[in-house]
Amino acid sequence: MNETPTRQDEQRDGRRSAHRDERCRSLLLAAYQLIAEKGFEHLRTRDVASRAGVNIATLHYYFASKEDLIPGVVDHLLHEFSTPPAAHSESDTTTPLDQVRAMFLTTHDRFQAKPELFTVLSELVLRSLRDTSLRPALQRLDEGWHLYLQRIIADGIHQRLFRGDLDPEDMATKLIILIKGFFFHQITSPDGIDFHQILNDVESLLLP
Amino acid sequence: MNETPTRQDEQRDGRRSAHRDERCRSLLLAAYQLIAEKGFEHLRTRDVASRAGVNIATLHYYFASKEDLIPGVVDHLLHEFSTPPAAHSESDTTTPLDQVRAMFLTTHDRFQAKPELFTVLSELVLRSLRDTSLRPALQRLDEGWHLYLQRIIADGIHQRLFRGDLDPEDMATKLIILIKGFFFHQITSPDGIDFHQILNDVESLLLP
Amino acid sequence: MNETPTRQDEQRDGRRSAHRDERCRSLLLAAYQLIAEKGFEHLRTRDVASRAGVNIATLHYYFASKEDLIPGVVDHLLHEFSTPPAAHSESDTTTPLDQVRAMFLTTHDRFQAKPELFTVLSELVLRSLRDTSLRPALQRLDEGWHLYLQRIIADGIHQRLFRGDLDPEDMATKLIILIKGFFFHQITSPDGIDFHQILNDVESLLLP
Amino acid sequence: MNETPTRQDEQRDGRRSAHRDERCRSLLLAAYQLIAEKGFEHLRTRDVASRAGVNIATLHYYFASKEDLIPGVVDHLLHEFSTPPAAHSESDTTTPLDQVRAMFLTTHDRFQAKPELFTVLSELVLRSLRDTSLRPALQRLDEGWHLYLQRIIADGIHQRLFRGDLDPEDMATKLIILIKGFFFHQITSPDGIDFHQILNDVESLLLP
DNA sequence: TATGAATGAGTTTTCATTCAT
DNA sequence: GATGAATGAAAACTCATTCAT
Repeated sequence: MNETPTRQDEQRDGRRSAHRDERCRSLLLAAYQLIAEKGFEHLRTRDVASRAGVNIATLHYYFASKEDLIPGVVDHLLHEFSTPPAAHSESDTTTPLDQVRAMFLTTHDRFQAKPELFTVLSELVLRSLRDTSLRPALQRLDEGWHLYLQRIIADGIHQRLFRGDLDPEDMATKLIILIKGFFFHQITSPDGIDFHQILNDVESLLLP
Repeated sequence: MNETPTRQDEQRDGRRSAHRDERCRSLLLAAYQLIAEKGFEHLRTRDVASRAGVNIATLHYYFASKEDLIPGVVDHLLHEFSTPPAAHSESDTTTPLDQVRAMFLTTHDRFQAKPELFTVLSELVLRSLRDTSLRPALQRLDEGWHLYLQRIIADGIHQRLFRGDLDPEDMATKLIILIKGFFFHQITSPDGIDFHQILNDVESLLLP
Repeated sequence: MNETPTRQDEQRDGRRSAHRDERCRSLLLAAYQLIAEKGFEHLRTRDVASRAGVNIATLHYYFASKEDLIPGVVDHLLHEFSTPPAAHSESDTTTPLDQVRAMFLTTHDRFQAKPELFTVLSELVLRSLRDTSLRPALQRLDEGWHLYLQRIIADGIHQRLFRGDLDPEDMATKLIILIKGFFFHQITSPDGIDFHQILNDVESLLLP
Repeated sequence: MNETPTRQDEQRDGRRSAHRDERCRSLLLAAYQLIAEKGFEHLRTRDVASRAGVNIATLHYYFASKEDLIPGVVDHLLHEFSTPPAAHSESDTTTPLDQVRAMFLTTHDRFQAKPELFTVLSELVLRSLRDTSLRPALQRLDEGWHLYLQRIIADGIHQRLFRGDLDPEDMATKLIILIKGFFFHQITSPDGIDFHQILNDVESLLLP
């Protein structure tokens, strides 16, 4: 009869979609954790459902297929990466060099606190070799990171703190490569090197 | 009756084990290729067998289980890495800097020629997070590489071509990290940077 | 307090049951259409509900189970068959032969206009082989049809238009068999024969 | 070593493919029977496998999917129809009228002896409305039947036993329609009419 | 040695049905 | 009345592994 939604309807709809969101989130979180623990190879919908505390059919109520979980997992990962642990303040008061340092240290902290972030990311990167649908999101992640560093480096050059002959774009890429290499190398050879030694080299590359 | 093997027995045994070796190799090669193409996630014993041109039961005649294929695949990978394409001669006549350069370029060539080498290696590295039995082999690979670079760097320092304050061990690790980072970064952002630019930075780190 | 229904109650009840009837009808229509389109084999309650524009739970509010939809579908079908398209007037002014002809042509028209009528009927006939509860309704349909033809034929005999040695009952059955055969044959061999040729034979059987 | 198959190989291959054929046949027979008993609607691979006395995985060893069983079932049906019960001799000594009669009676006998033949055929006919891949086989069945009758009728005309103004093609179609109609009508109204009465009308249509 | 056949134990997915709101 | 959410039971299909030959 009355098709205009009342406030009650809205409230209920809100509660409903909130509930839906929460369920989806808990399922995606479960999937995310299981990928971290066992890899894509051993990811099972059953396990995802039971870790989220729901029936396997409930999983399929929210996600049409196992494959449909993946974009959500990527989103979860991106969201996790976009909300860093409030540490090593990168506030405006610091110098660009401090900001680069802070970025390195923050990343390192995050790796210590949530290593699964890197495990899942690596799984996704490898998967992106075959599943091209993953690439845009992973590239966006790289680009955001790259842009952030690029700006800091440009600032540093502008403030005459960094070498004048640096190309901010290239340098940002090099820093990213260093960090990626460090963490990937950690997996097989965790006793190789200290992160702070890497930082020293970075400084020697940035400073005149 | 006579338990000491005759020459005929030996010959036959030799032929037999040669045949066995060949079968194993072709199965492992098939597994290796399929891991490169589809990842561990989609590796199927049936596919391995059929690519090797044998029945699935034959696979199990040589390898008790799917899991038993993995060490062989690792061996294959290590063997592939130990036989580089004869290019960018790293002969004794060259300087340590040339040798470092040659190593970088050789690695790059190999990546161009056989990208699956890196794909499978990455798969194994990720897998080693859960399957500790993989670690020794992967660490041996790292160590061999590390040792090789370490010696070159020590030579360079000794010859006063490289900076005197370098720690050969640390520097070797840094170079490895750079290379690993470069190739891992390539997967998601292939348009980022040229490999030769990395080499420049390496030189600026090595040279006084 | 007062258990005798007031006029208001009646009105409301009327409105209620009207609404209920409409909901049921739309659900049954949806089921009917889906059976026509996909057969019983692929009939899904979810599809029925969504085609009727209601939630799957609403379907179960009106029909306890999927199976409970079937009698309603049968009713719908019978109702459709009982309200022919006003064409090929079979009014009293015409002769019995014209009436037979009109029946044939009307059926043919209906088949052209609503082929799903025959599809669903065939599905139900086949189903009645296992589900005996369907038989009475389908037999009633046959009987009504049979009775109708029987009367026309008896009239024709009485009016000395048809052969005197005809048994109206048998002849009616034969006509029904002809029509059923024609339409069933159409499914696999639609290019076989023209409906009007059948009519000629019918006439040669009926007329002296 | 020796790739030319020996007699032993051939023998073994023969035995093997014989075994495979038998398994396939028993699975298809089971599917055929279950379709007759429960219809496509309730056909379950589990039931097929267990009736054939094998594991469900064995079914999938021989047939990739449930759907892949259907062509085999159709073949089985066609084969059954092509091997009639040796009765009502339609030998060359008889007249075309006798041959038509024999065909009717043979069909009737077969319906009595193996009603599932008609049930499965009907299921397939209905299914062919949506699954066009079934049509060719069903049309071939019709065509074979049609051709057979057409020849008899042409013979009858030629021998001046049948009416001269008959079109053998049309008449054959009419006979098929009559038979199909009779059996389809039987399902809902088995007490309607005797098959022999149909034969009488057929004769009155054929004879001058 | 090699293989076709077979299978147990899973794996994802489906679906009719129920229930709290 | 109506619905979103949830689920048990079962569906089709998969896969590593075994076994007789």
